[in-house]
Amino acid sequence: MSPNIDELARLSGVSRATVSRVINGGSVSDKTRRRVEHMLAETGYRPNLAARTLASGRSGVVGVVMHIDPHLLFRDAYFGQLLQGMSDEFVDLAAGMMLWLGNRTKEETLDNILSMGLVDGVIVTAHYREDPLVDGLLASNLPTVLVGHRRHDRTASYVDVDHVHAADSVTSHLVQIGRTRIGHITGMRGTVAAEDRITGYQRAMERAGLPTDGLMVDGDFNEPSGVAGAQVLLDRGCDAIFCANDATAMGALEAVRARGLRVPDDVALAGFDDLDFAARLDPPLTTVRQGVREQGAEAARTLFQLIGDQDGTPRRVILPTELVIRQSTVGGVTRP
Amino acid sequence: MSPNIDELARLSGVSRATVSRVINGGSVSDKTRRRVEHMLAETGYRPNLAARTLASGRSGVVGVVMHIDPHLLFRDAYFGQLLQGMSDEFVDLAAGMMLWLGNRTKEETLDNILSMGLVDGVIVTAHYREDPLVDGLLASNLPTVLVGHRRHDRTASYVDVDHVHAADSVTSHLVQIGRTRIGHITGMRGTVAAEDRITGYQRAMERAGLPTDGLMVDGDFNEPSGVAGAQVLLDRGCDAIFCANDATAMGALEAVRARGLRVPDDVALAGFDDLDFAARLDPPLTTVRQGVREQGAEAARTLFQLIGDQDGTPRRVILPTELVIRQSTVGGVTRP
DNA sequence: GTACTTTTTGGAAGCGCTTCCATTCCTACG
DNA sequence: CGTAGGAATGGAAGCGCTTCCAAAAAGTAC
Repeated sequence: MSPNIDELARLSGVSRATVSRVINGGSVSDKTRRRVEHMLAETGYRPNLAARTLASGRSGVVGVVMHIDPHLLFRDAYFGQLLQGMSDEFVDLAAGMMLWLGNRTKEETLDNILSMGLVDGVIVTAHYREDPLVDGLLASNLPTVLVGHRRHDRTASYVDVDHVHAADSVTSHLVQIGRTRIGHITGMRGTVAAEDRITGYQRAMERAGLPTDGLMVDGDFNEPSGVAGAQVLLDRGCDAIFCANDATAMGALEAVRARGLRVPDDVALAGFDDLDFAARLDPPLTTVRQGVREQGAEAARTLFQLIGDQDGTPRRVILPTELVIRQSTVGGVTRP
Repeated sequence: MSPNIDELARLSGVSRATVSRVINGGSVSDKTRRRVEHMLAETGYRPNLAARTLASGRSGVVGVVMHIDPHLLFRDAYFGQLLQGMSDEFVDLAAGMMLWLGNRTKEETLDNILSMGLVDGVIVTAHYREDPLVDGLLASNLPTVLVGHRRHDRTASYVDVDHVHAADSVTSHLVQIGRTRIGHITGMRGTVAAEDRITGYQRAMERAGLPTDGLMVDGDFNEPSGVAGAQVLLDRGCDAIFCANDATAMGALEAVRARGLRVPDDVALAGFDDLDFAARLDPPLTTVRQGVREQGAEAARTLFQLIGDQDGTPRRVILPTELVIRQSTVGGVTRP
């Protein structure tokens, strides 16, 4: 099918080594380079990836691992956007992307990835505090970037946001608008995001001198847990609920409505993520914007730096978040 | 790091060729096989993918191409589930999965895939009637399976459902429960699914002797288009709306509620897909179940058959759909 | 024009595996 | 017991590329 490098060398009247240098940016005289490049274009030559991987030890292919419960994985847009952010950036970086989802035990997935032995590095979602897959990847000498941040990964590279700070700022906002019984529907316990957002919530409440006893209900980042959680919190007389993410807030909104209560007059509602639908809820949802696509893109860039560096210095990136105030907390204000 | 095959041959006291036969299932005596397998386990040997790809011409890696507008891609769970179905099956088939999303022009994506030259075959979502990416893949000699079905792809392999039949059956159901002004909010025009569902709708309406003039509104498979479409159709006095998918139906439900109308008493509502949330809407949504995960898995299996076959006979698979009747059309009936 | 540097080029050795082909080893049969 | 025929094995030739090293060419300074 496609000609090989020897054929190209023959056609351009140079050696195979010179063709390789033209392709990979070695030092070649301008005249020769032009001649070879012309032939390259002429023939539509495509280097064989397997061969260059074998010879060079680098494949130009990276892995993305999202080992998440299948029922949670693409339920809201979070993981999809993360994936898109990475994919966009990898295309810019001229890298191929392999994907592993959570269809096996973490040990098997780990073994799959390592025995495939093809990828130059991986990005792995590290949402749980304990995760043998993440541990195994970090222990291998494969360049690895975490999306999410486990406090004990001292030597790991990661991209994350400051969940504590962000949760603190939403909660403080609820305090500022005069609410005093502010509940929290948590995310999936055991995940760093859930625990850190709890910490942020508690910190803000404590600073405001408000109680949190009985005002925290466990959720799982999904809509049904928002419905259930809100029912409990409404029974306990909450006048505001901070939900661990937007999907949960959507559920809570349903529950509040079902009781004939008004948002935000009777109950103020806030979420986390600022996914597309948050702005389109009725009323539009106050939430924390964490650029999910941007996190994906940043993880991709970080991975490439890691692969490029031979020293392997860990790189940590904390991306900014932004409190987005909408009518679910500040009803009177209509936007221009 | 990992030992290579020569090292293994040395350790097992056989030739490199024999080790290769043990790994790839050539004919080896039981005694030798046991000895080598023992050594394999002992050393945790992992064959180098690049080397075996180069030598054998097969990589064990397949591609998945979802070249979809980023705003539509993971907005509802459809593509995620499709991906999960494929991923699950590929893991069973011991294949790696590369993924290309729609971040470039279709021509660039096509070029990326072909110049990567790594994959043994690809699955590509073929939703649009015209698609240069699909055309290019089919024209290359890379084994290709379409998810979705374009009538003019006479020689292509694909996996799809019978959209016409399914849409006909939902519409007929709305007729049977006595509705006479049945509207349809279409999917994204230009996609096969949208056009075929329109055909099914029209066919059923015609058979029932009901008019469709002014009862069809263009949508795009997304919630907002459901809201907008329903507003138009309600103005035109519809007593039932068949929405091109569940997300659209969710939007329509919002619009109906916003007018203070009851579902299904005033307006019956039906969707298509049976995504997870359909059963959890209030009222639960009548829809067409097309096992999306199963479609993905079937596409994966079909691709493997195609790769295995040298003759390349096209394989076409039409998967069954099922009409799922819930309270959004038959309100009185409560399920046991 | 010569001697010395620097740049450019070609030759050749792998990278780690599969697979063809020839050889060796069995087994069974005449 | 000898031999044919089949199964098991080893040798060796690639697969298509990168990269080291040495040789050749082209500059540079005197």
